[in-house]
Amino acid sequence: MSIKPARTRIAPSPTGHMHLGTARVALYDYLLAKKTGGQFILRIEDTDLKRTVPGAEQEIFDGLRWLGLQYDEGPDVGGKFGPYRQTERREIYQQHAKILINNGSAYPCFCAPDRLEKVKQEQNARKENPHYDGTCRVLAPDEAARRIANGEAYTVRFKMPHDGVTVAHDHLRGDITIENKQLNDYVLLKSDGLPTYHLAAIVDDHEMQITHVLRGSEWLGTFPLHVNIVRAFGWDEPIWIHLSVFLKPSGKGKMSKRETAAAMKDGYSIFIKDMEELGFTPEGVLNWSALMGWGVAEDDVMTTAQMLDRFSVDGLTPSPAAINFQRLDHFNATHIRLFTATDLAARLKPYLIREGLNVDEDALLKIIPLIRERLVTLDDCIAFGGFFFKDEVTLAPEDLIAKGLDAKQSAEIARKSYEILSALASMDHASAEPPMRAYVESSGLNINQIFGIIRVAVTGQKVSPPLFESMEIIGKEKCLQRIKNAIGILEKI
RNA sequence: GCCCCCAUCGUCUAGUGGCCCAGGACGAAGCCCUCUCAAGGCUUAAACCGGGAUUCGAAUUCCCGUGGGGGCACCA
Repeated sequence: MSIKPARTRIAPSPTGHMHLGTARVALYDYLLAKKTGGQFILRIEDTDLKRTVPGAEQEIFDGLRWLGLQYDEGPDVGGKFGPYRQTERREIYQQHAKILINNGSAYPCFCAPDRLEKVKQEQNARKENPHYDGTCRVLAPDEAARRIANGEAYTVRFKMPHDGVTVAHDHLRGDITIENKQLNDYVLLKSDGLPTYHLAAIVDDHEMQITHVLRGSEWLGTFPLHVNIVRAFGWDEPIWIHLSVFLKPSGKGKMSKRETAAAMKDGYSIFIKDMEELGFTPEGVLNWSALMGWGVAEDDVMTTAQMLDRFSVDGLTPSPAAINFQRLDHFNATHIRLFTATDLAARLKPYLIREGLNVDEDALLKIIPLIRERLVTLDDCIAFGGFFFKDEVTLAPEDLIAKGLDAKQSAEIARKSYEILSALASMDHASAEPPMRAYVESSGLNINQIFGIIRVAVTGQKVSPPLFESMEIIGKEKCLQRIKNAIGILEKI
């Protein structure tokens, strides 16, 4: 079976932060293109000047690169189908609007916005569905031409058939049939000369030879319109694939500002730019979002290469998916365990530096095996390994007192441990652990009581990587110094 | 209000008429391992929205409800 190379595109608007939904569609686009030996394209849909926000475009570039979804063509990489920013393609859309006017599929409309608003209100009052009333649809072509020549402001509207139905075919959902009278004479070209999405996307997808259009299900409503526009041009349709939207964790409705803020409070985000800062990996984020809307039978932990191997648009699902951040944790943690030690060390380093720690590369490499399976996010390395890079640890005195014992008894344990450990030639764990275990045996105390005191003394925390392996890396001198310090604290209680 | 889409464990999903008293994963519970915390191993609970129809046989096809989602801009 031969597969034709697919050309896919992600076409975000630079109107806000790049979010998870965009990342997921981009992933599927990327997988489909790469799997078939085709191209993945980035196109910026910036035709709404009022909503464009500075920096949003750069955030998209950065987000896609961070995810590893490098596009073959785009505003900042070029390509032979450019420009890839819609505001730079204004003339192309105007020419195409003209084609539609000339072949009777569209018409200039001179209606002023305030009149349109009034019409809409009247229709609402009569409980009719809001729609353009068709005033300019019946204008004689020569009169329209005259008014344009006179410099009157106008838009171009699509001449939607009044009768019959439109059948549009979605690859996942099959035929979608809608009565044409439900559709409006939508504006294709705005009075500022820029196109609306409806014209711009259709023209660009054709001009850029896009074979598969993957987009959100919010486009399903105007899908038949888009199909009609393609047909009015006499073009072949791409394969249409409408993915469903993400729902908020409760499953009730899509992510709102409130939900987004709530997620942030829990250390999660739906904005790609936040992911790195929160300690998530591209691998984890990709794997997680891939599986919301794509079913794989088993073994769902996948690298991008493995996803590439298994991906098929036929495996995509049309039903809405609730965001589940616990799964993000799972995939992120799992991928962290898959990284090589040197790779992981390199990824951890920035977080340690961000914390103001002096990172010793050799030590970092040595602690990787100790902390790796404890990390859910990359920045967890601070909690599990920050003490390796500090000269002194600060600790809560009460943590030094073992359960069931008092300060005096705890101090005694610390002194005895100091004695045992200071007698050692080296602090390697193979040498340190047996005598300490022997001490536990002879003391009649609980192992947790004794090791717990030393753990807090040496690491400054009640939870840490394995004690003796940690002490080996910290080194004898520093360990003894910290225990001595702990004894001092205990004696003062 | 009108239109469109969707519907399997709490969540993401497998399942394309018999292999399903429905499989996997996250999460939950229990046990094992264990110096804390993890990781790992084993085990358990947990679903085909309801009703009709087609069929020898339906989670799987069709219809009707119900529920959920999306849309109805000179926004995308």
